[in-house]
Amino acid sequence: MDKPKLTTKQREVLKFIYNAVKTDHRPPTIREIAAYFGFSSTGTVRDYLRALVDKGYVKIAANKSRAIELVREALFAVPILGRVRAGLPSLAVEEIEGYLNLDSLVFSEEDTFALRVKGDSMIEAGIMPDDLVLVRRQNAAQMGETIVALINEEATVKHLSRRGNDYYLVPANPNYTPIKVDENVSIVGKVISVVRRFH
Amino acid sequence: MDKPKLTTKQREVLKFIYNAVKTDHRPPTIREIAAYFGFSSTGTVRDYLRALVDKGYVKIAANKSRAIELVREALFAVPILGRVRAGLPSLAVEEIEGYLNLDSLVFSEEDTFALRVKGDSMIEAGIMPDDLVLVRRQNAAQMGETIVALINEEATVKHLSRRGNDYYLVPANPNYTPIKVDENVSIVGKVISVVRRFH
DNA sequence: TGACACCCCACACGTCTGTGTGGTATACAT
DNA sequence: ATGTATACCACACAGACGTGTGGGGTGTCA
Repeated sequence: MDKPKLTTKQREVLKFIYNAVKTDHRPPTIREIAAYFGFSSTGTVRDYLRALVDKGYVKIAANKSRAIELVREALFAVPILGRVRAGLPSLAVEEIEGYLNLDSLVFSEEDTFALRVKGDSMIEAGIMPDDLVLVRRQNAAQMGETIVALINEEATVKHLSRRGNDYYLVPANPNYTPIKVDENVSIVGKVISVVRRFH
Repeated sequence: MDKPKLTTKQREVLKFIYNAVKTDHRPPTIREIAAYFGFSSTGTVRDYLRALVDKGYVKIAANKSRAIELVREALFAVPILGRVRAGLPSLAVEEIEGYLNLDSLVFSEEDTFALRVKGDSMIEAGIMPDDLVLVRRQNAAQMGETIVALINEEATVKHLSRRGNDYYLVPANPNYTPIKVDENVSIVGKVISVVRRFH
């Protein structure tokens, strides 16, 4: 999967496109490229683009404005590395396990909010005090899910569990006891993510 | 901290723009938006865009094609609730503690990547197996910080600690012992966040 | 010597594109 | 009753834009 080498000039053009996408959040037009390099003809740029397409560095959709697409992954994501190797100036592609896409998590769901965790009742589930849990608002949940429930107007994070005909809010901490779900308890939403930030 | 609310339709338009950027790697034209929604007039789309601009969700550069730019801070901020009250169909403003900006988490730093956690050596710090840690690449760290280090080409998450003149990689699990930092150990970066997703 | 990649230019065609100017209608708060 | 926001429409215009067709030159490899 080795890509053919670029000439210096071709690399400069590619670099300009890359920078344009990065700063403007949209690909440049042919004439914008020509203006930058001082080319007086759009044909010159087209020749460069053809070379870049042929060598597999960009894709171009026909008859559309700003249709240059850089062949690379996810503008909106950070790479997830399976392993890390020493002395790497940049990320090696084969080490990338996938992409972490936080935005889709939030944007697709309108009714999402974050709740700051108080107390250590879920500490064995890796949910620590002051963590933020992302909650998708819904009033039902399935067994085993981590949920946010209201107990007498107080929000709490727990596992939802069932014993016989009864439902319980189960903490992940042996110092606390499960709480039986009754009319004073209502489900606010499901925990879809835990986020902790270090400073 | 103001984030004017969008109407349902406006949100749909915003969503379409977002998806277009994500899939095509370039913003849509006005007519592409019109075609998607079945609008027969470009003026209709322009009205929507004006509303989105006024409310701070997008920016538009004048007289340029595909010049819609998504304002990420507005898109990806979810409210952080201090407490939750029962029977709320919508969120009461006075309960909002702030905004969690997932976007800044990922995009503020150039050299950031995610690493999937293997093993339970940091379990008492709330870092569980299969969690993702967001790592800012740097080759130095301060005492007490959670870091990613390379031990003989193997990446590991630990606390950095000092005892006398020696530095140690300290696990948060009594079943593991601290590792002395020597020439086989190098610091890859600092853990700036922990993210766990539920399904 | 010929083929080919590279590096440029001029100019034209037709469509794409943002913008401008007008309009209709409903809902809602002042 | 008036203004403002929302949610559409029709039509036009000028410049932006990708593309096509033609040309020039240099260097390299076989």
